[in-house]
Amino acid sequence: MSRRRVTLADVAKVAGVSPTTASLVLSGRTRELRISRDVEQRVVRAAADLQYRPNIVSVGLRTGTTHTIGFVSDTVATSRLAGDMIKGALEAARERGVMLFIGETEGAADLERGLLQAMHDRQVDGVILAAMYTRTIRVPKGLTTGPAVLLNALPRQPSPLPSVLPDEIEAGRSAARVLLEAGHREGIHLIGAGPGTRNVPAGTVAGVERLIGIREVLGAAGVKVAGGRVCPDWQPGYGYDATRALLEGGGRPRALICFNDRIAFGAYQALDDAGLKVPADVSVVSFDDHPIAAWMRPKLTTVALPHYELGRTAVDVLFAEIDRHREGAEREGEVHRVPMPVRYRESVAPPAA
Amino acid sequence: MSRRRVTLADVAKVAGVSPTTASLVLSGRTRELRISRDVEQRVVRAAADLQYRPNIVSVGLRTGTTHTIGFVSDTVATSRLAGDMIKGALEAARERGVMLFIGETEGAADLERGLLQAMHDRQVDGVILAAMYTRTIRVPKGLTTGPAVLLNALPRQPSPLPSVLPDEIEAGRSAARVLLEAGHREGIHLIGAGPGTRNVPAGTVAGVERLIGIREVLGAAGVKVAGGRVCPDWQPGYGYDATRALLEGGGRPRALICFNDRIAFGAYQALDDAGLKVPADVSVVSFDDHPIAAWMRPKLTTVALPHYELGRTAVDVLFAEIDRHREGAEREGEVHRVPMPVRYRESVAPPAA
DNA sequence: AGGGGGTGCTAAATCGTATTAGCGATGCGC
DNA sequence: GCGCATCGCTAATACGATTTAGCACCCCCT
Repeated sequence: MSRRRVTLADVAKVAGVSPTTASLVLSGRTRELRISRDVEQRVVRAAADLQYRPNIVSVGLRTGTTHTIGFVSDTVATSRLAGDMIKGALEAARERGVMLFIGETEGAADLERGLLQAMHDRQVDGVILAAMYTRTIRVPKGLTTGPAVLLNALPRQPSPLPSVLPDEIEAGRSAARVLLEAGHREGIHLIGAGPGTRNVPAGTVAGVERLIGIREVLGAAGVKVAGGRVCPDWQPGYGYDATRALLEGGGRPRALICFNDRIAFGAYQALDDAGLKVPADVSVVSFDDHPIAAWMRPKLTTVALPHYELGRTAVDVLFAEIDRHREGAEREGEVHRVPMPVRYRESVAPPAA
Repeated sequence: MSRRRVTLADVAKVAGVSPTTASLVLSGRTRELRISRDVEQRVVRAAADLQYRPNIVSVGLRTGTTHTIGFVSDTVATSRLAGDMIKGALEAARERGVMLFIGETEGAADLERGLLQAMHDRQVDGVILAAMYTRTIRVPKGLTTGPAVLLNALPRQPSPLPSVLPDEIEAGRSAARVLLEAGHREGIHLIGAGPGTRNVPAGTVAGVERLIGIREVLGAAGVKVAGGRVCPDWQPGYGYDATRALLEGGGRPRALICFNDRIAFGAYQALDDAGLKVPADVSVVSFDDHPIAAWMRPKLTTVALPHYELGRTAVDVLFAEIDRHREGAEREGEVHRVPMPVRYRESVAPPAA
């Protein structure tokens, strides 16, 4: 059934030249190595006629480069966000004619080791090690041997690996500015983390960075944070509980900064229970731009995690690393911050007079 | 920096044997080919000491099998569902020591062709061609050459390829049974498709199959469908509109079968606007088990798309295909149906007296 | 006519493994 | 003491490309 693949030797035979010549022509080294116009055309013609495609496995064995990179993440399934990140990486990879191996570690160190091994065995040109929620990670040994990039993660110990992260501090600033620009100066409550930069759920880096940005802008404007509540996990249920507790505690919030959209989803429910309208009574701004943000009523104004761009950027940075590696240059371990854009929707309004 | 990979030749040298012998021992053909116990142990020892791992690229070139399969889908990013499907495939692949290439076509035929080519160039052992929403597809030429499986998709023309699909008809039956068992016999409305099996959005197979199952069970119980409304796209906004139209049209529904959870999300909003309580006034049952189903209040009872299992099953079926292919056996093109389990939650109650 | 130099192509080695065919040594029978 | 079978291992080749080194030819000059 499967007729044999056409090889370089076939092309050479049809063109009436040696495999060497065929290889030279097809890898575009014809000028450099003085191949006659006639022969060049014969080879190109034969390759086209036979629909020749180089066997990448063979090229990989000979040259060591497989036009393949590995994408290892702790989980691919958690959310659409992960998918967008992969999508960005996929498209950037495609533009460079490179394929992507995907692997999932579920946070298990042995699985991670196995996957990195398996990729190394397949001679990937480089590896992207991704976390689906921004956090610090221990860089596995062996990753520093070849080109690699950390995505949505920071090395726990100093490392020569570059990393790509969302610009969470600037995102915090953006969220604060959204409220300031709407005229809010009091009754601004934080749901999910805060009020102090130590009041964050364990292990989150987004939490503290967003807080830093928020406090910086609010502080500079002379505005005080009215209160903050930590949620142990950033899920709707906790957002509901925290908001309800705030309202029952006699808090009279005019604006909520929720630390992500799922928390905001819960907050909406609690505000609704209390008969408060968004945004007339309470403005809400949030982070992530989860798909649900556009479904909520009123639609949620939120600072988007640029997952797609993160994926793309990781591939770009990885290729820079690969070049650098080839040239034997020093590695610098710089961190790349990807901007988080504000999605202006319907949940923010000026405070009622 | 990167010290050279340790090769079979290195192992052979350390063990003091020829590469041939080392290869024989390490591929477990030692009994069959009369290698002495002593030599066997020396080789195994050397391999362990040197941490030898076979170079899969080389093996691929020599034997033609790369322990790699391709997963090509129309989109990876749309939803968590896609992620779960990939996760299932990933885990099943890992259990077999196989890596996964991921590719995304965005529905473009030329991208699809390019991706399949790129995978073929890398000598994948087989390909899974997946659609993120169940539908019929044109099977690309060249896919029938090697082992391949259709996932969440049916071939538009007859094809020897096997396919893996959720059991949507049985899911329809399940949804109907959930309402019957709660005691509903009238005022059952369909949102998203129906009432007739021709009233479905274009191109959907899930729509007609769910309808068939629903009508079969309801019909067998002597229960009439009170009404149905097609949504052009199964998004919250349309679900809201359809439900609102139903209520304003004087419909007095006792139960809603929504054709997916996003429609149900919109329906909740419309019911809420009308002052109707779920499930006291109106029961709601739906399909998909989107993450949002567990966040809604009351939590949504829904028939789950088994994305994870679909992914796993696809890999299993693909490996069966690969074996069959190796043995040169006939292909049958059978379709595998994966059960859709009901997630019982809080949105269904007996009808008010 | 013979040497030098440029031109246009090819032979052969290589990457790391799998596999076929076969080689040398030993033991046995007669 | 010779032939033959068996045992235990290895040489050589193949997979499909890339790349280094070099060969054959022609032209020109003296």
